[in-house]
Amino acid sequence: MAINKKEAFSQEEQALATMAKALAHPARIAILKELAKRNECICGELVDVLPLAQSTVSQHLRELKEAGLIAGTIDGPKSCYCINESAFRKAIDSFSSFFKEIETRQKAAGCCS
Amino acid sequence: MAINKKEAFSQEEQALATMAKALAHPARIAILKELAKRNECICGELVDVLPLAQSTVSQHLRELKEAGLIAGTIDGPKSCYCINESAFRKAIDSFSSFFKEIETRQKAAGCCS
DNA sequence: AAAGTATATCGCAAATATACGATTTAGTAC
DNA sequence: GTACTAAATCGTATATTTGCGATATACTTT
Repeated sequence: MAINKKEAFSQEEQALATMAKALAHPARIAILKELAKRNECICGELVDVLPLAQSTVSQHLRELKEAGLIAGTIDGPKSCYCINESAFRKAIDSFSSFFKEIETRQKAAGCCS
Repeated sequence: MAINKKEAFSQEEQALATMAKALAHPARIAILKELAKRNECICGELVDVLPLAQSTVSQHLRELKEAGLIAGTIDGPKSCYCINESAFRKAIDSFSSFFKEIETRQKAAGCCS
């Protein structure tokens, strides 16, 4: 049991769920905010700001990177991370159209809310 | 180790992460869409639509309910679920302001994207 | 080359999520 | 009452996430 059934859903649903998952931890929300604030950032400064160990921050960064929301380049002995604007915008669009779909269809009266 | 450090982040960040988590599975996305479409729904019909066992669907419904995104009332031997409009709208607002915060601060040129 | 610095990866432990079948609960119909 | 139906919960297996320390990698400085 517990085989992943995610493939059984539509590409759109999977993509949205993946983006949501990337945002599903406060540390990653905080990282994105911090990256946006500085618009140029290294992991070390994030470690100072976040209440997590260096290795844990690095892991969260990797997850954001795998989701495509941030881009990282090696910059000497440091790394430079920033928000991947185009991917982020796409994610926002996905969320927006999902929210819109829910809201417009929801116009008729509900049964129990 | 692996103690939950989520409390170490701001309420806002935690709340957004919680909502994101609720949306972090395609089954739950699909459930929300289906509920919005019908605007009145019982678990059984969802089981027919989704490629999951009844108990699994019930579990996903509970997660959505715990996140506050849907409301459920007992309706005879069946249950009636629908989207919790006000909570959903709040969630949308949280996402929107987060996205806006990222985008506006991101205005300056990036370093590596 | 050697030492230092910054980040990534490894290895592990614990927590949480995912999924199902089996069972329980709760109401309806007979 | 008993039988039926629908949904929730329980128990369990497996997968994934979270977190840390330790180690490895990679570049810089001396």
